Amino acid sequence: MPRVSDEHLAARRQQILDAARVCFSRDGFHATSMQDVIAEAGLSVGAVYRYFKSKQELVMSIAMQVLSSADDVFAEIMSHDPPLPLADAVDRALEFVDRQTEPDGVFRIAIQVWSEALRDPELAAFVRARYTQFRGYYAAIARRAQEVGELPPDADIDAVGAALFGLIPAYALQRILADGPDRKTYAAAVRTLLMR
Amino acid sequence: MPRVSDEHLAARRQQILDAARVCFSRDGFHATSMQDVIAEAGLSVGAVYRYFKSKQELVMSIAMQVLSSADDVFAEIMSHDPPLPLADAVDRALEFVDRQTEPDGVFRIAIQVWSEALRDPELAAFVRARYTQFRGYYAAIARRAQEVGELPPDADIDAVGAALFGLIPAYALQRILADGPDRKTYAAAVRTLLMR
DNA sequence: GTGTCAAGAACGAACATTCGTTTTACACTG
DNA sequence: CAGTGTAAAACGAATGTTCGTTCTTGACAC
Repeated sequence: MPRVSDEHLAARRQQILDAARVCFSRDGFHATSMQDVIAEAGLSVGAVYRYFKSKQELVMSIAMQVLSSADDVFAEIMSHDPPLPLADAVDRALEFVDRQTEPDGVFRIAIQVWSEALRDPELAAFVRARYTQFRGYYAAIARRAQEVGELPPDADIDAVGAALFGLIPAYALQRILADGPDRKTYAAAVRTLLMR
Repeated sequence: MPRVSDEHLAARRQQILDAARVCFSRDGFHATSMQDVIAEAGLSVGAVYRYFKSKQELVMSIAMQVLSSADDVFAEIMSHDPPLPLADAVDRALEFVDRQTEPDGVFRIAIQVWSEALRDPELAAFVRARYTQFRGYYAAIARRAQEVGELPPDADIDAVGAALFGLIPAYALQRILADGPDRKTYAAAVRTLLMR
């Protein structure tokens, strides 16, 4: 189909991305061949290579989609005024994690992205930027918690933000790899630790 | 060289494992070819395949070494009587993490193991067992903290253990992928959160 | 000689990617 | 509104490389 609408092109591109996501989530970046993606998309080799010039570009695109998928959640958490108590702010993120640790969720791909970022500087830069941003959200929450007296005046806000943020991927990791406690139990534990 | 001592055989095996570790840490499991390992070990194809019947077996062996490397640290933490305060127990583990997030440390490989475990049931079972055990250590620490009144009597000990344990890989992840705070800062933040 | 160990050539499968060809949608012509 | 040209889009066989693994061969200790 030549001379085709922009919508058509965008749809095709998304069709390939969707297929890649299915394959990557199921088999991982490395065990997925381009043939697998091509078959899943129901297209031809040439078609896929028209939209993505290499497998690496496909991986990068999926990684960016995956790492960006948490933006809305963090934005929602940040939007509260007065700010959410710390434990609640963590709990909101845990809800997201709970949804996304399912077989089709983003975390199975996110773990692979971490692994890939060890070798791919472009990906590493992206991961670094994103996670720094997320941590910043939690630092902002911590700052507001400090303002309402939930944290002591001399607390290192950025560090507290880092620790709070860390609880999120930590929960995901345990859910996926180590039969961790369910969300409510984990959230209750966080509450216990924060109780003062 | 036929008829060789057991020490020789064990040394050869370790020689291969050391080479594999260097390669895996530098290039990752998938970007490392058997040829790379063979060259790094300074051996021949036949020699390596005498000691490991497949690449997967090599990966599995390295993964087991890496996931077991934290045992001593946890044992040390557990050995204190009276038990360490919670924040100190976390800080001990952070020291280990600090050492092991260096380029030659175990965490660069551990992240890959997580990724690989998503696809390899044998590896997944091993990871699950190990991390469940580590979590158990922290639950034990939490229990003793409860006994001395550092935690409320109705706290869910296993869950608190999970949350505390989670802080460890969370710190590692941030150090490696996201310019996280240094150990002292992070530990201070944990202390702030636990302060009561 | 016999058994053990190492060497490295050789093998087949699978891989990402290229490229020449075919198909298709649309613009333009009369 | 037919007919036609054309360039974009899709196709898929073919390419060359690299991979993990096997196999044959030889060396040396006993």
